[in-house]
Amino acid sequence: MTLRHAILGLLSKWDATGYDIKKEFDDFMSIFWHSHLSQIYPELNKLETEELVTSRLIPQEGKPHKKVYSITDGGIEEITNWVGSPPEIPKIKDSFLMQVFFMDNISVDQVIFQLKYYQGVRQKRLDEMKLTVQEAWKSIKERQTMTPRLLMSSAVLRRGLEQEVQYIKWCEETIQLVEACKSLWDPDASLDSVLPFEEAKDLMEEYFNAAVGLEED
Amino acid sequence: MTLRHAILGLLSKWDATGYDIKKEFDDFMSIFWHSHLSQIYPELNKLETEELVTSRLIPQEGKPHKKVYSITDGGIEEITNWVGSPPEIPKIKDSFLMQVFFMDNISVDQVIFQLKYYQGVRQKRLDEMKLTVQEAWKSIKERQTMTPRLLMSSAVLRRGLEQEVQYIKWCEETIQLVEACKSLWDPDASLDSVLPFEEAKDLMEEYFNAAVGLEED
DNA sequence: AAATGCATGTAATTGGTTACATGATTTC
DNA sequence: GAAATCATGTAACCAATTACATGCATTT
Repeated sequence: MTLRHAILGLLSKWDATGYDIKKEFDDFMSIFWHSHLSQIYPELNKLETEELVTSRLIPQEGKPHKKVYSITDGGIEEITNWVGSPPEIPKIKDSFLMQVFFMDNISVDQVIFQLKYYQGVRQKRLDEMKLTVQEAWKSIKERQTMTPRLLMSSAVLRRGLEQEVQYIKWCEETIQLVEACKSLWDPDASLDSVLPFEEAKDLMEEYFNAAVGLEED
Repeated sequence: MTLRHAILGLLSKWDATGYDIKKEFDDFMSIFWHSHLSQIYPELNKLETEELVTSRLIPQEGKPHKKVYSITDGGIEEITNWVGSPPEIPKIKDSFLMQVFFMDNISVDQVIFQLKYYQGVRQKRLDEMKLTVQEAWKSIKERQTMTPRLLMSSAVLRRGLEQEVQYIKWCEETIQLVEACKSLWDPDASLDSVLPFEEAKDLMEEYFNAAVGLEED
C-alpha cells in the first residue's frame, strides 16, 4: 500500500492529473516505482474520499477534460509521516537472478547467451538514464540553485545509475568466469581430465574478491 | 507467474515438501525470491494437476505427515524452457528509495537518521549473507568438487553480496553529502548566506563521480 | 506458561495486470 | 492509413498478503 504515498509525494510538489502521475512514474521514478493507469485512477478517487487530495475539472478543446488533483493539509501530514517512518526491508523479486540460479539445467553456450543478452538490456537502461542525468544536470547549472528537493532526487538518480553500472559489471565478470569454467558442463566431467578443482577454486576466489572481500582463511 | 518456476527449479534438484521449499526461499533464495506458505501449497496442487510434479505422503511419529513432491519429465521440460527464455526487465519497487526521493519534506536531522537506520538494516543483512557464503565455501573446499550447480549459485550469491555492499556505501556517501549540504534545509535559504551554489555543485559532482563517470563537458 | 518449530491447509482481502471502452488530434 | 498521444475510466482476472484453523513436540 505504498502507491498512495507515491501519489501523495508527487502531489506535495505539483498539482497533477492521473495521466501526469503515470508519466512521472514511467520517467524519473521508474528507478523505484511503477504502476498502471487503471490502478492510479481508482487510488486517486479513494484519496479524494479520504480528503487527502481535492480535484477540479479543467475542460479542454479537442482533448478530453482534465481532472487536476491537489494535495490537502491532511495529505501533507500523511506523506511527511510516511517519509519519516521506519524504512522496510525490501522484498526482492529478480526473475533473471532466478534464471541464473537454475542455469545448470542448460548448456554453457545458452548460459553465456543469456548473460550477454541481459547485459545488453541493462546497458540500454543505463544509456537512457545517463541522458536523464545530463538533462537534469544541465537545468540545475542553468538555474544556479540547489535545493533539498534537487539534492534528494539526485541521490536517488545516482543510486539508479550505479545499480545499472554494477549489474552490467557483474554480467561481464560472470561471463568470464563461466567461460573459464566451460568444461564443467561436459557430460563426462567425472573423468577429471577437465577442470582441476584447485583451478576452479582460484577462479572463484578471484571472482568473489573482485566485488567483496571474503576475509577468511 | 514465476512462483511455479521457483518451485520447479528447486524440485529439479531435490525432492521437497512445501515447508522445505519455504525454508529454501527464506534462506539462500531470499536474494531473488520470496513467497508465503499459503501461496506455495495451492501452487503445488496446481502443478500436480498439471502433472509437472508428483507427490507421496510420508507419515511421521509425533509430527504431522509429510507430502513430498518430485518433479516429472514434463516439469523438467517446463523449467529448462523457462531458464533459457528471454529474461525480463525487472520492475523495481524500492519503497526506501521512494522515501529518500520525498525527504525534502522532513528535517535534515530526520533525513540523516533515516539513512543511518537503513544503512544498519542493510549491514545486518550483509553480515548474515557473509556467514552463508563462508559456510558454502567451506563445504565446497571440503568436498573438493566444483559443478555448474555450485558455480551458478555462487554467482547469484556474489550478486547478492555486492548489492548489499553497494547499498551500504551509497548510504554512507549520501549521508556525507547531506551533512555537507545541511544548510540547504534552513528556512531562510533565500538569504544566500547559506551554501553558495558553486560549492554545492562541486560536492554533487564529486558525489556522482564516486560511483559513475558523468562524461560530459 | 509461552513461544517456536514442524507440517498441512483454507478463506478473505488487497494489490496489480490485462483487457475493454471511448474519441479527437497529431505524427509517421 | 496506422500508430501514437492525450485523457478518462470500468471489469475481469491473477498474484500476493493476512488471518484463521489444527495439533503435537520441543525449547525458553
